[in-house]
Amino acid sequence: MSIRLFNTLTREIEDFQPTDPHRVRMYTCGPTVYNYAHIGNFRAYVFEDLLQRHLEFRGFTIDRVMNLTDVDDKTIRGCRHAGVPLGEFTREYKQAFFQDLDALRIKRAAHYPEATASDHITRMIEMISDLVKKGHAYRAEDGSVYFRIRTFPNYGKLAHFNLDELQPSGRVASDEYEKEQIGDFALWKAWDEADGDVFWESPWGRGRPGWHIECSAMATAILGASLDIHCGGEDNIFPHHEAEIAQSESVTGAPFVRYWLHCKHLLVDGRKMAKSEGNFFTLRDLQAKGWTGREVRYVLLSVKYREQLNFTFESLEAARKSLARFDEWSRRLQETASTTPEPLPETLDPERFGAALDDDLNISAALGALFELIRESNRLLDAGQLTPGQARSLLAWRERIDSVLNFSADDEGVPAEVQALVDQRTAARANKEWALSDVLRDQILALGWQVKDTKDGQKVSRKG
RNA sequence: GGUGGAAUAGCCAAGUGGUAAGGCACAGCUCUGCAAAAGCUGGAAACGCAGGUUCGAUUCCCGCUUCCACCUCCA
Repeated sequence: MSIRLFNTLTREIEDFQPTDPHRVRMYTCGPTVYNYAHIGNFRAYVFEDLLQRHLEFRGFTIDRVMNLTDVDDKTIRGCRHAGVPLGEFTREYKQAFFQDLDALRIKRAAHYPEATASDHITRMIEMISDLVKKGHAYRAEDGSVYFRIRTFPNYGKLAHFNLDELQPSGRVASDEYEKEQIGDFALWKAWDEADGDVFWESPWGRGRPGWHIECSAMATAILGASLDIHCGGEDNIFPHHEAEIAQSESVTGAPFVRYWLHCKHLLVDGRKMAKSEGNFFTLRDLQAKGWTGREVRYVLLSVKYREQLNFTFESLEAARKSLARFDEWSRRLQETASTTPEPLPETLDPERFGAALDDDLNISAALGALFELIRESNRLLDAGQLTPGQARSLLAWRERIDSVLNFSADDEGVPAEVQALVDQRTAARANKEWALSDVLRDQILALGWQVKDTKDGQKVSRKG
C-alpha cells in the first residue's frame, strides 16, 4: 500500500512517488529568528516531523532542509531596538529554537541554512541577476529589484488565485509605487536608513535579499532544482510559495516541487491565537506552567494536519493522561516480556497504525488504533493470557511506532533523597505502621514525587 | 468583495450511502490499611439549522447560520 498525500497544487490526494525511489528531498520553511517561536509555529514543525518520521518508517531516506531566516524587517527592527549587531541578536533565538525543537522531540533536519551566510547571499544575487537578464525582474529607481509576475503565466496556480481578483488587504504598506504591477514582489530590497548597518553590496547597490528568494536559493543549492516535498503553514501558500515557484522555475527551467503540503493553523480556545487576545503562547510559556515538551508534542501531533487544531489547557491535561496510559502499558509489557518473540494474538492488529498514517497522515485514526491495541493487550494481561513472548513482540511493535510518535517517557532516575524515604516506607509498610507510611508518602510528595502502592510494591514517579 | 476549509457526545477528535473509532471527563467494578494510581466495564435514540435526491444520509446536492484561513514578506 502506498502513501497518499494531499497536494495543495492539485488539491487532490495523490500517491507519493519520490523522484528517487528511496531518497526524499524535502524542504520545510523554518522560523524567522527575531523572537521565541510560538506553539502555532511548532504545530507546523511537529507536522513536518511526523511526515519525516512516517516516511522513514516506510523505508525512505529523508534529506530535509529547514531554513533559518535571520534577516528581514523584524530581525532588523529587533536588533536595532536592542542595540546589538544583527548576528548577535538572532543568535539567541536560533539557540532557543533548537532547544525548543529538542524539547518537542522534533528530529533534526539534515541542513539548517542561514539566509545571511555569504554563500547563500551570493547565490541569491546570482539568481536575481539571472532573472533580470531573462526579463523576469527589473530594478526600480530606488535600487530594489522586483519579480515581474506577468512573465510567469502560472503565477497564482498554487493558491488558485486569479490575479485580476487580487485585492490589497491593507495589511502591507503600499509605498512601493515603483512597482510595475501591484503583485510584483521584491527580490532585493534597497537599503534605507532604518536598516542601519545591515546591508550587502550588489549589482543594484546596497541592500538585502527579499524573503522569498532566500528559500529558492537555499533549497535549490542544497537539494537541486527539483524537490519532492515542500511544506509549510497554510499562510505560506500565498504569496511565499507562489513566489518561490515563480523565481525558482524561471531560473532553473525545471519543476520546482512535486508535492506541496500545508498544515492548517491552530486556534486557542476556539479563537485565533493573538497577543492582543491574551491567548498567545510560546513553548516556554507552557513549560513555565509545568507542561513538558512531550505533552505539548502530543497535543500538537494528535490532530490531523489538514484540520484546525483547537489548543486548550484541557487538551494538555488529556495529553498528560493519555501519555500516562501509554507509559503504564509499556511498563506492564516490560515486566511480562521474555527475550524470544512470538506471534501476536489475532485480536491485536498491528497494521492499522501505519495504514492510517499512509492515508494522508491520519494521526487521529492511528492513535485510535494504538489505544485499541493497548486496551486489548491490557485485557489479555489482566487475564494472564498474554505470553511473555507475545509481550516481547508487542514491545518490538511499540518501538517501531514510537520511532514515529516519539512518546516514550524520559528515563528519570529517582534522587537518592527520595529513594531513602521510599525504602523507609517499604519497611514501615512491612510492619503495618500505616501512620508512618502516610507521613512518608507526604514527604515524598513534597519533594515532587509520588508513590503508588501496587501488588508488586511501591512505584515511584514524578508528580504529574 | 474574491477564494478556500470546517461544524460529530461535557471537552478534543476519526469515520462511513445502510443506523457512529479513539482520548479526556463521568459512572460502576476489581485491586487496596487508607488514599492515589492502574486495569476492566458502561453510555451518543440520527453527527450546526432547514430542504432535496435515495428503499435508506451524519455521509451526496441546494440554501441558511456560525467559526476559521488566505487575498503580497504571519506556521
